[in-house]
Amino acid sequence: MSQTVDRALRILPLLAEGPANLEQVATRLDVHKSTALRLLRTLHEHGMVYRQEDQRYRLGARLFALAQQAMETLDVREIAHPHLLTLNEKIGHTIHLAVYEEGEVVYIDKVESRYPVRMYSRIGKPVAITVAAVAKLLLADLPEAERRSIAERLEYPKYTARSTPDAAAFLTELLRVRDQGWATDLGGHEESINCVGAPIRGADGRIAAAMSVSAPNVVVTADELLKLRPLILRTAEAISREYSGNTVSKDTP
Amino acid sequence: MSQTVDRALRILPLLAEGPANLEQVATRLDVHKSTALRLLRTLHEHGMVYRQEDQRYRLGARLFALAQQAMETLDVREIAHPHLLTLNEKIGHTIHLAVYEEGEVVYIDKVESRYPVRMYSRIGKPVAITVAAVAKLLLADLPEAERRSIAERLEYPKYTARSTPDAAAFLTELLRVRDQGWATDLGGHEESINCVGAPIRGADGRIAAAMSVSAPNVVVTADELLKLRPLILRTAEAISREYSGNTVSKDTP
DNA sequence: ATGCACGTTGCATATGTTGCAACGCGAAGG
DNA sequence: CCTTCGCGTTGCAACATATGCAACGTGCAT
Repeated sequence: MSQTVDRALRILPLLAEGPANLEQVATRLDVHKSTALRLLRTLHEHGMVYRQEDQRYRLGARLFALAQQAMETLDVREIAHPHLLTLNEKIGHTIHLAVYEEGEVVYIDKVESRYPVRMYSRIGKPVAITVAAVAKLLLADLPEAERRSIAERLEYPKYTARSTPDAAAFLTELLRVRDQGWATDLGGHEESINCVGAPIRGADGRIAAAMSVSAPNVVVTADELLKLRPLILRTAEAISREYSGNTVSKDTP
Repeated sequence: MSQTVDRALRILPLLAEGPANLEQVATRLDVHKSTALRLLRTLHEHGMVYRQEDQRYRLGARLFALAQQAMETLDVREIAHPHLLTLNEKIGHTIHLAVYEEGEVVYIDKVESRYPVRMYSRIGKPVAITVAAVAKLLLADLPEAERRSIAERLEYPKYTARSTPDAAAFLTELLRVRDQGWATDLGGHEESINCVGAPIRGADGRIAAAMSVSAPNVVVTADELLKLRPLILRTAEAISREYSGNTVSKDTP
């Protein structure tokens, strides 16, 4: 809608790939150098981009701070967090909380496993959308048309032999997940890691977020992990209940 | 420099405080509603803002993804990470990595403690700049004028009785840190938590990042933690050596 | 010294942005 | 049921502003 802002914003993902100099930015934006310079300067003033010693630009620290602050004001996250901690104290494994937003699924909270095993995931990181248990839950709840259109424009990377292979398989899986009310990822993202996920619903019954428990084979087998399902579902329901109370606004008593 | 982009960017911190509707945004920007609408639409198209069901706007998921991606391409972080993991395997405590950037200090990496104690900090979160060991190290290396000007415009919240009280005390502390080449935070941020930090230097000898080890009193006393200083300094030096090799560009062999 | 590669600046042009006023729409209230 | 209010949305004309150009700096290499 606004050409100038549009151009400025197109710079950000471009710099996210790695530092770039003025000319590279201008070329990729398809504008004159002087135009790119002025846009970068404005972004710089707001701390969105940073100019390193070699004069190249990269994304700035303000961006991190913004993302951080935004995450902390999310209602679901605040409500869910204590529940996730309690669950983690009981079972010890890694717990994730994720939301869906216009084509993307991102982790908004994570409680680390008490076992000395590291799992690569990070708050703010886009989820492996075709395989993650939380992603299946969140997408399964969308209207049919949207589900289909998303499924079709996704890519289906073969992380492992058990990754979702294509759109058809994905849509079938989503229907199954929708019916059973919970989801799994059994080695679909990383060979040795299994997850069990459960939905968190808002006052309108729609899925507002999803949580999952992940553990590597070396700690528990998939079967053992699945035994925790009732506990996980109960936690998700507890969060749903609390969240349904005050969905719309924080300050309604 | 560019009015339109400037206005659009001013919307972001405004929304970071919490959701707002069109009129509120327009008022706070001091522009006409229609102008605010067009800016918000453009931000929306880029996923920077999200419109929730009640029509109010809040920050969007793309912001998280961007911040995340940017962080992962930081050279220091990539180089330091394995060293931090090794150190963590030896001593078990929480380890942070932080950088300074135009007035802000942010954590760019964190390795969780192996002890079952949670510490509130998060990657991307702005550091408690007046007390944190990493912040002292990073600021201590700035030219005198800049150090002074920053110190003077900072606020000095009294997190605890041992927090840095004012600009004068802070500047003195910075000089001390600069001389000794390492820093501590002994209960200055949270009563029961102590930290020891060490600088990571680039090829030019300037401090490019800082790392710290944090542990609560219940796990180790401050004295015991300080005994780890040589080990921490050695780790920081190892990272510095490796980082000095390829500061400027990733692809110089 | 000379050339090259890039960043930077001033300026005239026209393009894109702005504020206005009017419209739409749902909620609240008589 | 109609009116009023609050808020988001749209089309348009006026003008501010972003744009590309060409020329100028500056550092680096030859």
